[in-house]
Amino acid sequence: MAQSRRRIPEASVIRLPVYLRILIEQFEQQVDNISSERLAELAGVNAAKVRKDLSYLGSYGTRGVGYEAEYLIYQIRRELGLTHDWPVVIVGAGNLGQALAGYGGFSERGFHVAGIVDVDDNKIGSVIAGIRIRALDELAKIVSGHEVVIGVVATPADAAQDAADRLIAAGITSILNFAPAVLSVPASVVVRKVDLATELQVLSYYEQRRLTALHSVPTGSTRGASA
Amino acid sequence: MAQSRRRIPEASVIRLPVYLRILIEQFEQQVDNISSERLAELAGVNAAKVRKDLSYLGSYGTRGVGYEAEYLIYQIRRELGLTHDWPVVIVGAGNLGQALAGYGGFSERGFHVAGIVDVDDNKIGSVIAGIRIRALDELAKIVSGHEVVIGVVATPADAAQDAADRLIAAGITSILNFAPAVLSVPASVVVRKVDLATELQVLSYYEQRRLTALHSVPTGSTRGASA
DNA sequence: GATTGTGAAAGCGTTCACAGCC
DNA sequence: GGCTGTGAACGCTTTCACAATC
Repeated sequence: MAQSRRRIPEASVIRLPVYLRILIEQFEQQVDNISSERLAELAGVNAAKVRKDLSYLGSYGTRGVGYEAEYLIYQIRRELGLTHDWPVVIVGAGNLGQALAGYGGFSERGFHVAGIVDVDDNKIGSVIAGIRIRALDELAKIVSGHEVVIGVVATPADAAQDAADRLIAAGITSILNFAPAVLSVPASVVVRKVDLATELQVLSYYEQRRLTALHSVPTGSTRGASA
Repeated sequence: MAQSRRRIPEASVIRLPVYLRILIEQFEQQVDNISSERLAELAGVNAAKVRKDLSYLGSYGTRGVGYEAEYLIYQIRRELGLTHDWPVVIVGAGNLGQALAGYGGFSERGFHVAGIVDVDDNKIGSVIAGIRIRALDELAKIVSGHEVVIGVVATPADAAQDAADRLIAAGITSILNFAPAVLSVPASVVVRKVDLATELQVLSYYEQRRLTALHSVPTGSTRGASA
């Protein structure tokens, strides 16, 4: 009965892109129908979780049969807002910003880089993956010109808050933050953080425990751990 | 009373690196003592959470006063296993692998790149950020030679499982996976996943909702959202 | 017979609120 | 008086288990 306009719990939202990727892969391999059991196996989670997650979208499975891959792909895409391409703008054309600008995985999955800006005059004008690095001042122009709502912060930590402030002033409402800094933003702006060093530090914790510990490691499954 | 050898809940482990970074920053700015209230403000979380998280390390605060920054830095470092530098090996020298190899944030926070390998003969031999790209075959040699236990998968999705298998065969026990693929690994290996496109897709969901929705966005705080 | 969809139970993580200590 | 440390309450997430349906 869970109808589509109901809010989906955040924990489920995070898994939907995983299911989507797997379903697309399976569909490309001529798999038309898939059970929660099989999808769970491929996603490295348990089948009840898959069913509950998918039930938030609506009742799109068939009892005794499973889920039709193509239809489910469409429904997940619709729910995630992936029926159209989203332009994103990147602030910071260092190592990471440039890698993100050139990262094929974005365009493959519904995003394209509308622009990348940097403060450094030496970088401005260079072209990476067909995109010219522009001045920080041009940010507002790029955002309004392409109707961008998602911004990526790929600056050093000490420039991150300023980058966020400028993005928000330009009209951005969602931010993906790669800088190792906590951003202070209005409640209406959604921020997600990806901190590469933090991820390694978490692994370091478990390695550290392994050395001292009598207890075993926390991830019980034989499949890949979550993130 | 929570003594240091007790297992720390994963949710807390993930926040410790954030506290650590803030404490280091504050200490560098001559702040010797910090309250849970202030630390919470800087970390974008609530003060009770900070106190509970820190209580898993032991009782290192002083009632009526707060936490001594320097001592707490030491305790968090010790708990996270950051009292020494960790070598990491990167598989995949594409856009992302190269950016990671050159990323200053790693060395700043306790990690150094012991090696980077790729299958592509055209890439092998090139030097990025002072590190020479080596052949995939040399992986085992690098891992045993430098006693590496942490591996980074920065390959395309279809090469990720093979990369993981090779890392594990070489003796790696922790993997940071940037490929958009679920890795199948033995239960003794810890995997953390960073999926860049997934993060954008989650933002897309909230933007999508904003358009249709009557309800407001989920992250209530005026500070940066979690990740 | 197989598999979904979902209430109910169990398990975690967060927040409250206050006793305990400086 | 101020701030930590933590039991208890609350809320969210996962898992179980089975009725409903094909």
